Amino acid sequence: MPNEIKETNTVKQVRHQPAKLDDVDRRILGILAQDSSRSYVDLGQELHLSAPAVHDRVKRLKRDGVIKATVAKIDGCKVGRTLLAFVLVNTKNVVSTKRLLSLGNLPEIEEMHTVAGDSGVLLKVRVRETEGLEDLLGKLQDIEGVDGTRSYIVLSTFVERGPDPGE
Amino acid sequence: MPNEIKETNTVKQVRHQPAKLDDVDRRILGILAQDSSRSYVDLGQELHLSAPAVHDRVKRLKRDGVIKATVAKIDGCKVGRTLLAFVLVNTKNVVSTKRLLSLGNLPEIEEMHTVAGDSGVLLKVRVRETEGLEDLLGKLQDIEGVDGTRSYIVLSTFVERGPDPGE
DNA sequence: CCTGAAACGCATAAGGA
DNA sequence: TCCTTATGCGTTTCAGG
Repeated sequence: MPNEIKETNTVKQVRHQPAKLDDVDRRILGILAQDSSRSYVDLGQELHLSAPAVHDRVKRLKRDGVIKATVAKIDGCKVGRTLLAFVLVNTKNVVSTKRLLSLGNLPEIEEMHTVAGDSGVLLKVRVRETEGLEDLLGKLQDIEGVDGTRSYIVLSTFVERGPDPGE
Repeated sequence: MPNEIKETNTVKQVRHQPAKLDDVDRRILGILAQDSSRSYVDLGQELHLSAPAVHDRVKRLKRDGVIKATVAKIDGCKVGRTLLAFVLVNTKNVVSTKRLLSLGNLPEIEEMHTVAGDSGVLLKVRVRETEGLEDLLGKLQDIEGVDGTRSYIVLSTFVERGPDPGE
């Protein structure tokens, strides 16, 4: 049952305890964030460490949830989703926001966040054509309590990556 | 030289030729988009295929650019970036947009898109604290030709994934 | 937390239906 | 495009510092 909204899909913007990370950990994260197929031997050479040492660290980073998963990055255009857009959705109240969130399993929706400010929900959506966006906006506006939407069609993407481990 | 803006980092929103994909390809993409660490033996059992057959398909999907990379998903909070926000940046003209794009290598910036509509650029940023956002907004507004910014602070994230291979 | 050695399983190539 | 077979490498475990 993929793409189903479960409790665990929700990532509350609470202040998690940041994990204790040293410089080597952050370098590992920086490398794996770009390419998780690198071998431990390979990483070990770059970091002047043995393969098992790297493995231990990666294992710990996964166990602590710093690395949430390793995933394949798919080209939206190549799978037929040629149009990327961000949609701000105004909702009247919390109840209508909840109704909106139940649409999170739609395959067009890549990201769904509640945001502060007048608009209640921000969506990142990837659709087949402008028609697909029209359909989606229709679904959104059918929801009771949804005041209106504001769409930003993406022309070009210049950066698209995960969090920087920094420091 | 990580996080450096290169030609290849730019993903123009041109209509790529969608790759020819059958149902099995899409199922593979769907699985690997969630967990790329699954073994070919494992995938083969789920798809009723031999491991090398799966491997051949994955190899082709990578060669054709459908799978752009396999990466580790990092928890922003766990690495100390507790505040997620989207920033719409109004730019006067194309020249100021270009100046803005040169900031793409800042570690706080996860996504940078040019968008249609009155606002020129949309940013997804992940910072340490509100202070970090303030710093970033300062940098943006220092750019000549940047009219103003509008920020949407994320309260909760309900969906965050890649493109759905669909069909 | 690390190293080094050793065992196991998987990725990968080859060849054929 | 798929299968089976076979091999080498990487992952993973373990003992030890």
